[in-house]
Parts: sequence; structure tokens; C-alpha cells
Amino acid sequence: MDPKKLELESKLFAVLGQPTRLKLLYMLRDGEKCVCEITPAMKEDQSVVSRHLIKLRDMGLLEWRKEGVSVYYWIAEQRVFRLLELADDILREAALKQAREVAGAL
Amino acid sequence: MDPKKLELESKLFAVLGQPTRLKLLYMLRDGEKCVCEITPAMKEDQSVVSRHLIKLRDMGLLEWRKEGVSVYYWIAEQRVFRLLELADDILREAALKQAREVAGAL
DNA sequence: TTAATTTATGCATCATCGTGCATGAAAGCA
DNA sequence: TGCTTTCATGCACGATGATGCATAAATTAA
Repeated sequence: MDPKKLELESKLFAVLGQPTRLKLLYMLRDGEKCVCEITPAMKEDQSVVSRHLIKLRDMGLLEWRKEGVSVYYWIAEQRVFRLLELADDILREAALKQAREVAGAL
Repeated sequence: MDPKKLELESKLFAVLGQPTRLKLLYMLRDGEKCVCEITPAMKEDQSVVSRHLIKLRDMGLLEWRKEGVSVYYWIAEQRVFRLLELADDILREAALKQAREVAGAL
């Protein structure tokens, strides 16, 4: 397996491996929002929100646009949500499997 | 969005956000292997390999089996590879988009 | 020009993660 | 019973990551 590919893939997953960033993705699902709208909704410090948005943008998951003093972000890759849904499926199956193991041990 | 769900999803992605662990998944793609086979192939310390395997197992991505002193691991969820392929697609598209932006700036 | 608003960043701090070494635990063999 | 092999874990260390505060940079309004 190509080490460069492993590096890229793992970096993408690492960016998604943070609940605040996933929350940001879901929050932007229905369209663009500026940082000044996102920050109060997230109940996080503005600097925290800004940094997370930049990480998502650098990974190519978000697009952005500057309008006056405001900066708007939106989802660049709708397929990210396929990724999240697939993750849910896998987690669901893993939970079921674990439940079966526990039940089988009784 | 349910915080519990965000937590679970992000934990799954965090586990995948490490190149050594992705390499382990690819290595196990064609069937089970014991730690004693995996360790030399990975060129990593045995303790490192063991810990990564356990993290993948705890997330429900690997199954395991003990045979004598050996421990065998295998892929529990083939859908993980769908996840990896989707990640590749997204990364490819992001790279193309970035290339277009760079070209457009000239 | 001055003041206010919005976003990004420098800095310090704390927590988490990956790693290597040594050791413990379990199983099989002499 | 000892000895060996295989795997997991305790510990310490260095690196990375998230956070909050203060502030810089950019834009707009007064």
C-alpha cells in the first residue's frame, strides 16, 4: 500500500475525528453560513470555530467566500455525508455484533 | 444533532485517522493473520502493532481469535473498505478542485 | 480619521496520542 | 518444573492537538 495514500486518507479521517468539526459539517448541510452565525450556534469561542473551519477547508471539505467583513463557509463535497452515513451503518453493525456477543455469553 | 452520535462517529474516524492502522486494515484485507505474522511485515515494534490492533478491535472493525499462544485478527466489517474508497474519491475531487483554483489564478 | 465589527492568528496551557523498553500473563514444550 | 514463545500492558517521553485569551488584520460605518 502506497504510504502517500495512507497518509492522505488518514489525514482526512483525522480531520473528521473530532465531534466539533462533524457538528460544523452538519450545521452547514443546508447551505452556507458565516462565522458570525455559526459561532453563537456552536456555543464555542470564535477562535475555536475559526480554527476548525479552516481545518475542514484545508482538507477540501469546505468552500469559502468573503463578503465585507464576513466570511461564509459551505460544504464543498456533499459526498462527505455519504461517508458519515456509512460510518453510522458500520457503528450500528458493530453495536449489534457486540450485543450478540454479550447475550451469547449468558 | 445528537451529541452521542457525534461522539461515536468522531471516535470511529479518529481510529481511522492513523496511517499505521489503515495499513493494518489493508494488510488484513485478504484474510486473518496472527500478530506474529503482522509484526515483521509492519516493521514496527510488537507492542505498537498490538496496541493498534486492539484499538481497531475495540471499535468493532476487527474480530479476533486465540489459538495456542497466537492471536489472530481479521476484518469484522468489510464495509470499512467502502469507507476508504469513498475517502479516496473525496480526496481526488478535492485535489482536482484545488488544481483548478491554482490554474485559474494564473 | 476614529470607532466598531468580523475573522484569523500568536501564545501558553492542558490533554491526548504514538512509541520504545521492560515486564507481566498465558500457553506450549523439554 | 523450568524454558520459550506470543501477545498485552505499565511506564516515561516526545509530539501533536484542542482551547481560551489577547491581539492583529481587514472592512465598514460614523
